[in-house]
Amino acid sequence: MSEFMDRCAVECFHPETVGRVKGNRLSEEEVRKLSEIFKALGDETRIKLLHALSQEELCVCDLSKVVEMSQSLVSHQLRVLRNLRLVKYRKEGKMVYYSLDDEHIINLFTQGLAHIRH
Amino acid sequence: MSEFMDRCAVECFHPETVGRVKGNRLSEEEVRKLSEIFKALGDETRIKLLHALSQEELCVCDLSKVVEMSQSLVSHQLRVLRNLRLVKYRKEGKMVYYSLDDEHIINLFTQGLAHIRH
DNA sequence: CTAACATATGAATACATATTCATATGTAGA
DNA sequence: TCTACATATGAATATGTATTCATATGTTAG
Repeated sequence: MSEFMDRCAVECFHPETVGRVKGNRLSEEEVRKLSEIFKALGDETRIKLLHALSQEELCVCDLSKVVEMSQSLVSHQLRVLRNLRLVKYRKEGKMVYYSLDDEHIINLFTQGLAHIRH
Repeated sequence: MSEFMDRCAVECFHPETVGRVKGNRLSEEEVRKLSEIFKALGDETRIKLLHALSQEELCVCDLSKVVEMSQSLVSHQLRVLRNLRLVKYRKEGKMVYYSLDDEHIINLFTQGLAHIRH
């Protein structure tokens, strides 16, 4: 309603359609969280990290070798994934092993791949 | 190999593990396209647009009312979605009706929602 | 304790991108 | 033709963020 209702007033506007679709809209919270998750997946480095972890648990050092990026960058990006609870970790001596925290991620990958392969 | 192999040399490095995981890695093309798709979904405005279109075909004017954002912004974001073949359009007189181009998107939403709802 | 190693993090930088504003394009009707 | 309307788009701006570098934290071994 309100400020976006005062344009395009006569011909195009379909009040019932707009009302119907608005009635089914996601909550602001859902929109925020969804975009947060997808934003985390929308980066090549994080895609590579998550895909590697989808195969097996890995320490930071091995992860940085798999994705061929610096340890610093890998640590930074792992923090992003940690904050979103996409990965979890386990300490063993001075090493830290990361793994997926939520196997839903694998399904998102599968769907994404299905899309890009037409 | 090469530049990321010269650190962390003795204790942590697990050559078989790294080799095994690297063997299964996605191609650069797949990584690029996957991140592109997820990047497109990683924005609140585009999430709202796609969710609205997942319900029914809508013209730009009605879309801008549903998501309560300016027509200009909606057009800009629709172009992003168009370029990625996430939406398609149909002209009817001076109006343009948009709809989802690939129903896989709905599955991505479903998986994403499953994630954020624990 | 000290030294070496694995990881984390703060600061700086460079680049991307969401949004707004103004304006252009295209269409229908008078 | 001219006017009104629906949509698209270029430019400008402001904000976000990926990456690098230097350094800090924490752990194990000696």
